[in-house]
Amino acid sequence: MSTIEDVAKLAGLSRTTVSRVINNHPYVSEDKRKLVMEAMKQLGYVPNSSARSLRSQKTDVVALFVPRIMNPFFSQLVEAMEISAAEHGYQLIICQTRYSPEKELNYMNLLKMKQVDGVILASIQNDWKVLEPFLDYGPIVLCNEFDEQANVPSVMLDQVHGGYIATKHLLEQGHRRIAYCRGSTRSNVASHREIGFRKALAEYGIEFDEQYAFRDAFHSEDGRRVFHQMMALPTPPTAVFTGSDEVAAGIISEANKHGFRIPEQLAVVGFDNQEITELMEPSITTVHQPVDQMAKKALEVMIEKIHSRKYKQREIYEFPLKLIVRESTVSNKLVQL
Amino acid sequence: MSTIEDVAKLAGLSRTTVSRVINNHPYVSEDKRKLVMEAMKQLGYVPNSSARSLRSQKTDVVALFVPRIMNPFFSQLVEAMEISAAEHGYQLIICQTRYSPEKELNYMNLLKMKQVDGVILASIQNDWKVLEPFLDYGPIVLCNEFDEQANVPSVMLDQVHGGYIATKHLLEQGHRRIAYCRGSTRSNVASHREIGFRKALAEYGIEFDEQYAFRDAFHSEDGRRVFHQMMALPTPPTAVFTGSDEVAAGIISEANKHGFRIPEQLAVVGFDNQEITELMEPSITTVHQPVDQMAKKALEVMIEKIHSRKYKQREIYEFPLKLIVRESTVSNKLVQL
DNA sequence: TTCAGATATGAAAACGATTTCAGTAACCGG
DNA sequence: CCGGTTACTGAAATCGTTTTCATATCTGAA
Repeated sequence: MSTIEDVAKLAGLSRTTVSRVINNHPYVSEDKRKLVMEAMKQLGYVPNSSARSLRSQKTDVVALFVPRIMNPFFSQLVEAMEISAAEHGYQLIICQTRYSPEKELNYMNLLKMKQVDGVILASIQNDWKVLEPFLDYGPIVLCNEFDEQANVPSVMLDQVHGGYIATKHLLEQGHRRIAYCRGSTRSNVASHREIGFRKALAEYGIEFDEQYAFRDAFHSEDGRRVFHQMMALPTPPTAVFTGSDEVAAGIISEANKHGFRIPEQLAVVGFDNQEITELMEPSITTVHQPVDQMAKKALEVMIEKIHSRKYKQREIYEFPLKLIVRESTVSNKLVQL
Repeated sequence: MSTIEDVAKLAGLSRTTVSRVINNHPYVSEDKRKLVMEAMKQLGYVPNSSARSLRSQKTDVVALFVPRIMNPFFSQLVEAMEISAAEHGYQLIICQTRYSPEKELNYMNLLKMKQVDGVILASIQNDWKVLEPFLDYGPIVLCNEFDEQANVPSVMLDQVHGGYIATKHLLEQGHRRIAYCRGSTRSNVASHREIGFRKALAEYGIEFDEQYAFRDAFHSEDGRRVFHQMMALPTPPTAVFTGSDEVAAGIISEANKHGFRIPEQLAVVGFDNQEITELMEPSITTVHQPVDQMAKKALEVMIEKIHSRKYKQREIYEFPLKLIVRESTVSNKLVQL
């Protein structure tokens, strides 16, 4: 394992000059540069990254916090983020909080230890007051999250609008008894969607009915359960808004199994536009989220913060959501038209 | 940002003693230990990780190579690996090769730069001869991969058996014209499955028929295409083996759309036992892979290698696959029994 | 009583780079 | 031809730890 010293010796130059070549500093003559390059190649030299980090106080690594990776929404986020990171010469460390405030807090130490240059939170488990002190050690950027109190950049999607357009679509189809499904994390993504949901209802003069609200629906299994809960009601809903395609798929799968016709007997909208929406029978109306764009932007904002060293400033970057109409809300023939 | 020096001063001791406390070394008296702990807490001290890495020549970080994260199989692998890593006090850096040998080779430098203690390859894009030299800089462990030439540990699943049991199941259902779908990466996962597929066929005295082989099926869209290709054949197959649940889902979705009955007109087996297998109508017969176990084992083997510093030794750890029969190969009534 | 080992602590070297500072040579305008 | 940039190079300080080496005290067995 050769060091910069070895390279310097072989090239007959000083460490300083070698370092200059490595870092593309000006004021190195072309012939010396050649010498150094040659020596580096001959030794198969690569700079030791710990030494660089220690001296230059940067690691070119950022940490991405997600609750869990298996959730397709976060898979996509991680995938896009890693690609952007690689393009900018950064590495990505993955931190799964698994919805645990303790785990989150623990991972936060990566910033204090200077193991990463910054932290991107795609999930928040602690009160902002708990996280804020870490800003003394490096930048924090929120991605797909938002906190009233947080004085940091936030790259997010217009979830209020998302809830609104999905619900409005159901209303326009003539539905008046619309159930509402969400997972209830402490994230305000779901809350924002609920605001949009209520707004659409209000426009049609409909009251939010708590008996139609299910706030513990995360996975497809929950969808199956909710389906039965809904159908057991005195007056079942004729449509259901869900916070994820998986839940929507669970509802539809269970409905299929019991001979219910979708959308005739129950219209369903999902959220995320995951692959499954096109595979299910019927295909699922959903809300497309520009996850890739958001991830890319979040990383770019992070890099900007790392360089500018001004962390405690609120900035909002918002991307629009788009309704994608498929068969689960509109009967086949109409979709064809 | 306080350093170990600050802690030492505040505690009225030397850096050495503070370091001993941090690293749980023996020979520190209880009262001094208390002093140090107190000083650390008071200063909110956390050791600088670059400095530690530089001196101790270890980073407690491992890199995980996957082609892409969105693929649910790899999502699950990453998720499980991150959990195991965290349990052992390691961080995980994600490297998406996107099936590119250049990207893979580039990420390999993480080992040379000593930015990671080891590399777990869940995907191989280069010839082993190209990767082998990196063993001089740290351990490489194969996970879900295998290479004849590779003199390193390999944690894998019995793919030959997987291909065999899935195919045998179809044969037992009476099928004789069985199509074969796979994605053709240079990985030998698919090749091993094909060996199992052929073995089962051979046991029934059936020849592998190239007209029924589709080696370019990765995603659900490919499944849709393959469905039409199969059905356009002079004598279409009555069953199809696929290398992934997504492809199986694509085939089934397209079949549904065109009024084909599954499994009566075409039986379908998938691979991976992903969530979608239970959501599709009909549900999909598939092969369950113990991904979590494999990931955990791979990480443990990696840690063992890091400590033992003996990298160039071949070891095989194999986990069994299990057939899960659902509706896509057996008509509804039979499954109920 | 003695001396070998165990216990406890600190000074200084080492890890491998980047950065600061200083110095020399070449160039250029007045 | 002189003074001041600009171009180029290297010695030494520095980043924040861990590790090595040295030293001192204490313990218990011979």
